[in-house]
Amino acid sequence: MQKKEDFNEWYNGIVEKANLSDKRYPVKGMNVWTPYGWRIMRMIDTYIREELDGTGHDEVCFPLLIPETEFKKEKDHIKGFDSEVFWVTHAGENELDVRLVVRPTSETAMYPMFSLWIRSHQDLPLKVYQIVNAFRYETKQTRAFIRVREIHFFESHTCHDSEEDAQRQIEEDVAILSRIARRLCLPYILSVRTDWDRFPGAHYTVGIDTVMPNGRTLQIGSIHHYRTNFSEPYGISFEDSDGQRRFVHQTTYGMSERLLGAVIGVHADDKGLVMPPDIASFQAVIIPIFSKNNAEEVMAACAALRDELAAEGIRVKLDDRDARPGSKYYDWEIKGVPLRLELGGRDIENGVVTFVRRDTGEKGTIDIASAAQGTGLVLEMIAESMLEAAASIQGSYITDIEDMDSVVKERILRFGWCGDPACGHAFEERSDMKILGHRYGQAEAYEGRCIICGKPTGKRVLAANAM
RNA sequence: GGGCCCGUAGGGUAGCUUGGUAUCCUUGUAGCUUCGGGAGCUAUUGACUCCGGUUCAAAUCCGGGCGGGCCCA
Repeated sequence: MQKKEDFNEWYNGIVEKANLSDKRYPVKGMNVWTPYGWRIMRMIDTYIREELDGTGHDEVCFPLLIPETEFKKEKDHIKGFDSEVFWVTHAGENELDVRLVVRPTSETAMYPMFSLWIRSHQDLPLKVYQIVNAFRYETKQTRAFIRVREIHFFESHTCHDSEEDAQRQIEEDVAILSRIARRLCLPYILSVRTDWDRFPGAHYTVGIDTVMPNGRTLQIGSIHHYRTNFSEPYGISFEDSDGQRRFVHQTTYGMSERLLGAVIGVHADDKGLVMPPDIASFQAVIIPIFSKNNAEEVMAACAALRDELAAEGIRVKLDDRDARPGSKYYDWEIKGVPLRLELGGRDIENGVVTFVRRDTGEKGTIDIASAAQGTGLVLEMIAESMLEAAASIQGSYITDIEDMDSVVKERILRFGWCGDPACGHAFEERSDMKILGHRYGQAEAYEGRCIICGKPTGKRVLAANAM
């Protein structure tokens, strides 16, 4: 299983061997979350909840089904999703008068309710989110966590009394992202999408991309500013302090199980998964090493070590299966446990525990007297170097080019663009790549020429092959 | 929407052309033995996607359903 040679095969192999998901469920693109995969996803969800709750969002849960009449109120939105929604057309024996859409996302489910909930500026800002599954009828090749038809995701939806306040929300979303991504040890690129690549109905869209080892980018989330594009058709208005009725400005923010797909793609290696310590369901695994007559002694020491680490909040597993140590090493390497702790007679004599880092393979010892502290320290080092390594790989993919002859595939290209859609489309067609957009939130001084028409421009964009 | 291919234990496969006892690896279970990088031995569980047809006899041939994959629009 070689990561560099065939990303697709490698990725599928990792998902299967680490047992993150069972793809044998008989509907294309709908996979079963197995215990190990679900534990990790729940861990990610925990951080998402922590972040959103901590920034004044309230968790809600809206119905899965949306009446066709509501779904069709915002015309760009419906156009964008029309070809990929599932419909409920029958109930029992009867055909439904009003067909129901299975949510591909929840704007059209939430907004009719928002219009009831919001009356005055005192109800604003309204900040809610939910962690649910959404359904999209993907026609392309599906892939575990990366392209699925049933998507586990979070979506936050906010309403504000002004465009500026909505913009502040987007800044907050970016800050939330930076904290979540740090836990996943994921580098990412924020870019403002082109007009033709905006979310259907959005005023503008910020795409969150990360680079996969095959040089293609994977969009792991997006943040949208809707202005009043939805609040007008859905009648979400409020009475301002001056007695005027105004439409709310809205934003949304969403990320999905693709976060897990990205963690696999970015960090896993030819031996299996490599889990970032913060989301590993086990951060450390203890392997007892027996020799002739010391089984009881070694096992007792292992159990004591486990209890000590667990008491310090480290998620630890004592592998007491009746198997050879070597085969346990392989098992936990596939599972991506960040830190392996070996404890045998020799270690006990020396008052240490032997550790092996999953990310680098580096071996060492931790003083048994301060085992919890030492373990915590090594875990921190692992997280740090995982993020550093990934960021440096991502950085190495960014390539500046001046003209179309220098276009290289499987890279992130950076070049000048005058902003004219005609030039943008021309670039995409001739390079067979996608313009990600210009960097969000980084005012960069750039003076160059449009790669297509050659006009001087101060705008620089990124382009890549998307997954 | 059009075309092509595929479906055999939990996973990976052989057998299908030319109809007759279903192969091998892995996994699971039990025991003995072993334990600092996938141990060994013994015993054992487990499958032809479904429905119909042809036939003395179907995993194999034919038709249809269901499921999966690929290509084109």
